[in-house]
Amino acid sequence: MSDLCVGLPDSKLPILYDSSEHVERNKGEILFEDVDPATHIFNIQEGSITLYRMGPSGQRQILGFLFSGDLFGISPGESYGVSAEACADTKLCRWERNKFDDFLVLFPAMGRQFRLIASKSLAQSLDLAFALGRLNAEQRLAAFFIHLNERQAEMGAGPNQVSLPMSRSDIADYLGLTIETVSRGITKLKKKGLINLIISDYIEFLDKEALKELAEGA
Amino acid sequence: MSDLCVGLPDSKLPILYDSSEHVERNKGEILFEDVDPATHIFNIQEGSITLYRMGPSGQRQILGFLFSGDLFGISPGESYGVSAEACADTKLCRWERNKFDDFLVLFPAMGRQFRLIASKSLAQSLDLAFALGRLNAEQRLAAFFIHLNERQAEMGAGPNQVSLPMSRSDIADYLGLTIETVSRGITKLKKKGLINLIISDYIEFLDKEALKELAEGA
DNA sequence: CGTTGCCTTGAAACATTTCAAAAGTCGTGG
DNA sequence: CCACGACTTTTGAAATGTTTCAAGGCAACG
Repeated sequence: MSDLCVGLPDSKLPILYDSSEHVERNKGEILFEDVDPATHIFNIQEGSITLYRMGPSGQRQILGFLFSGDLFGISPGESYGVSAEACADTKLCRWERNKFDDFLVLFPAMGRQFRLIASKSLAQSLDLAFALGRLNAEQRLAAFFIHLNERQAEMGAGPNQVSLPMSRSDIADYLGLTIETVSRGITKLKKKGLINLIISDYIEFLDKEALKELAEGA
Repeated sequence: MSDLCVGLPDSKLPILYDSSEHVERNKGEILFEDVDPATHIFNIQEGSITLYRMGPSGQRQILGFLFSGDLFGISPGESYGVSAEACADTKLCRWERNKFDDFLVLFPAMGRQFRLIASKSLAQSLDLAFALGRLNAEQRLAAFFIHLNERQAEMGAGPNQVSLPMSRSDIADYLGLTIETVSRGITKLKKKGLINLIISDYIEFLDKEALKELAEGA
């Protein structure tokens, strides 16, 4: 159940587990919408989720791609404030907010762990804001690939590759671009010899250092 | 001491207070840099702070303007990850991370309150990401004015005005624009009859509803 | 009253978007 | 196994919004 239970005595795990509900969503199905009352905290067991917000003219901004182990549904208000959709067939578990809150009070180690996770979410969204505000298309793509690569490496993937399970349209909506600009950006990175596009959803890094520099905004 | 102590029994306040240190910074002085070890949690008593990140080519992205009562310094890693600078003469207090963590465990009400504050920070940075990713210059300005207006209204300001204590350069670096584009955007909003620029750092809303719609991305 | 710093305005350059079409991928059925 | 159609990705050319570079206006200050 993610990193949430690090440091939690094993004897308490069943309590946490018993109070959770299991939920499943197929690819493309919606888990909740931004205006829905924020009743639960979710944890991904398998699959992936996109968090996004829609503008009134149909602009979609994806605010995060989440994977196994990620926790979400954290909100300060009545509603979630973001929508969540399954980006692949996904298994989750969820807790009622109140119950979850009780756990955090009951098990201080879990409270600490929760703060760590929440601050990671914050750090990630600051990374995104920096990318959207101050990086050009090519740099945003580099940052995205490096970010995904690190996330996938944690899950056992190789150090010089990245797979893109999401569509160009999803990537575009995450990076604040259009699919055409994403496509052109990938082509540019290829022509510069930084990456190799094996197939449209699998990239090999040819010069990871240069990619990292680009990603920082060089 | 901000909203952090809501629900905390008065008898505990001195403990919290005693363990804090007071810090002052004059306008323009740096409080910490992104690479500094994240040793403290800060709370603003008076004044304002900008959180920002610098790119290697000198690009500055401001990630937040913070005011009295705001809490910051939350980070998942060893370092702060963002830099903090006084945007006006500012008085703060700070706690050592470890001690602060102890309080959160000791006083569950404070833990809850902290989670609320942390999730507000997250929500704000998601708002910023949406603005940077999917709004044009005019819309970003509208969103910024509405946001500041709400923040200032909480502190007792009128409902149809906003003061801009920060420079055009700060606004530009927050909205991912240049000062020229900010200036032109303000002019456009003026010409459309949505705002009135009384002086360069004080704006009156002439059509707040239209402004809000723009801010949402209409 | 001139200097300094910040804000505004103008014109050309640039990056990204928009619109349009071609190329590639995938599953289905002949 | 190839052919077909639907869908996604890539490429091209024109349009658009923002940036860059340059100059002018304005207020504060000595």
